[in-house]
Amino acid sequence: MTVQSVQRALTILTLFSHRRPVLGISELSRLMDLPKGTVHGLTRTLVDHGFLNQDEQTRKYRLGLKIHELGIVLAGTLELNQKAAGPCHQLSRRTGQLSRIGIWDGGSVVITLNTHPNPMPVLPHQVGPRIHAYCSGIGKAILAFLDDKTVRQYLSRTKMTAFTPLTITVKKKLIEDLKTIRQQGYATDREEAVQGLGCIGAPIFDRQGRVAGAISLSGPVNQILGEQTGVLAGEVLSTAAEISRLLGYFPAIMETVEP
Amino acid sequence: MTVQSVQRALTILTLFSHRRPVLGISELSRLMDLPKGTVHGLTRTLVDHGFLNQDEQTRKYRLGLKIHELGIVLAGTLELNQKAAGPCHQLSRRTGQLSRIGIWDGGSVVITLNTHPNPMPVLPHQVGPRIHAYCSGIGKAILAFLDDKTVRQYLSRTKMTAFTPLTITVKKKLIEDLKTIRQQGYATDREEAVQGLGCIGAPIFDRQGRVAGAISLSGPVNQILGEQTGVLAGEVLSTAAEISRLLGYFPAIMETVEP
DNA sequence: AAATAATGTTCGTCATTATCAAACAAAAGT
DNA sequence: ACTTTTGTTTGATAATGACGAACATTATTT
Repeated sequence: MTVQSVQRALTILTLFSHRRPVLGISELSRLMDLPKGTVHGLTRTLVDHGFLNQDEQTRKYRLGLKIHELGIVLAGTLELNQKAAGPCHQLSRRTGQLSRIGIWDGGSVVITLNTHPNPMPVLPHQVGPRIHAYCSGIGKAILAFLDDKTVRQYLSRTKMTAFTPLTITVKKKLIEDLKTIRQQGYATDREEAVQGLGCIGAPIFDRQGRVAGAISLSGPVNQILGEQTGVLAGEVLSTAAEISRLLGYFPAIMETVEP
Repeated sequence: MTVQSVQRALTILTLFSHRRPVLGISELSRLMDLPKGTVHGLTRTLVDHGFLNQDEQTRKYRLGLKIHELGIVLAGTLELNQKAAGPCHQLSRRTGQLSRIGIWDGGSVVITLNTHPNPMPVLPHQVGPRIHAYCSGIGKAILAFLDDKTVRQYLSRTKMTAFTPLTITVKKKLIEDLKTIRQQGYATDREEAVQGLGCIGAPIFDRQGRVAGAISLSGPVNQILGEQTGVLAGEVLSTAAEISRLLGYFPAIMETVEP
């Protein structure tokens, strides 16, 4: 049903990470518990297609540029990303804070856009490209507006570990939080993932009225979740609404036509 | 030697493009001239690992977010990209033009960074993420400083087709151009790839003194290749030098120690 | 300098494994 | 209502990819 060698090849790719950018055959063969010969055949094929690069000197492997190409294709393809880019930039420029777009993908959130007002050379991916839903503004904004079935699945499958003293680790607490988020329309994250980091997140809806993702504004807690919260939340919400509109979502029409 | 099923799976991935973001089983099976059942097994495996996403409604496939993740890992990994980000941003802000970073990869150039001064939401990838070396400022800047063997290989394997009336299509002409580039230290591209587009490119060297890639500044021809060319070229060259220095390249040391 | 260890790579055999073609259900188009 | 096209399943066949040992190189240690 599922092809073994392909499975193994893809696993090899996923073994490369920010922390382990370069790997050798022996290391891979150890990690995957497979004979070196087998791994060699797979890496060879991956190299042939540009998914891996082999250093001519060290003979070790790192991710190939083909992946970069595909990543570009994907990013340009993702409708949300395309439509959100402009508003997201404007939001971060108006507020002077980091604004991000995240997409729900099978139990966690993938950050697909990252804009900072003062051209910061290398954005510190503080929480990495894939982040937990239960402890982020983006994640909670999505969870709150996701269908019940998916949320229940998520809750049953997810282990909520604490990253800071303020991380929510009790499911009941989280469910309450989601209710509040639904009422006020936006989510807040007060140092739940990273110490000192505050965040406001709002959901983005697609043509069918389903959550497509979320947008967030984050920065130092006192700058985000203080007196200005009301203003900032308004900014985030209107930006989210604008993006939803670009995606073809018109709540007024939905409400009057649907029932 | 090279694994067939993996080869096929990777080919499937590369069939997705900006112009063809979503594909179905039948379409794939036609494109690859393989039975539908075979293709199904492969896509299934790709979906399982997040490299493809299957739309629950249409049952068709598009690239999966795993690729985005790997792309991030790769981008963060590429030393050049990391080091170049800051200087590249500054260059584009100072000059008000588009600045890009490209890396040589087996016969062509992959654009890994793209910075435009006025926060343009979606950068028009005018020449695509992978561009020809012989008709771009970045590409020629790299070629000019690449080792002879590689250049000869490139010349023999590459068909130079014209994109504009000014595209260089004769190898001898190109070789002359490369000599000029070596002398003045930077490359120019006057509407060789895109009508109306001018470009200045300068090479970037790594620790070992080899070309790691190049940086370019591009915009309307008259704004790039006119009276200001001297000033702009200076800017590009100093930026390139700065990045090379960040990569650990110190020409003074190289020259005195090497021979 | 010698010896050892660890690396990436090659090879031939065996049976596991993935391919194939045909048939299936479901949906889209006519 | 019919035809065509879609994605999916199946089961038999043999081609294919996995294996493990031996190879040549390079690092590391003695």
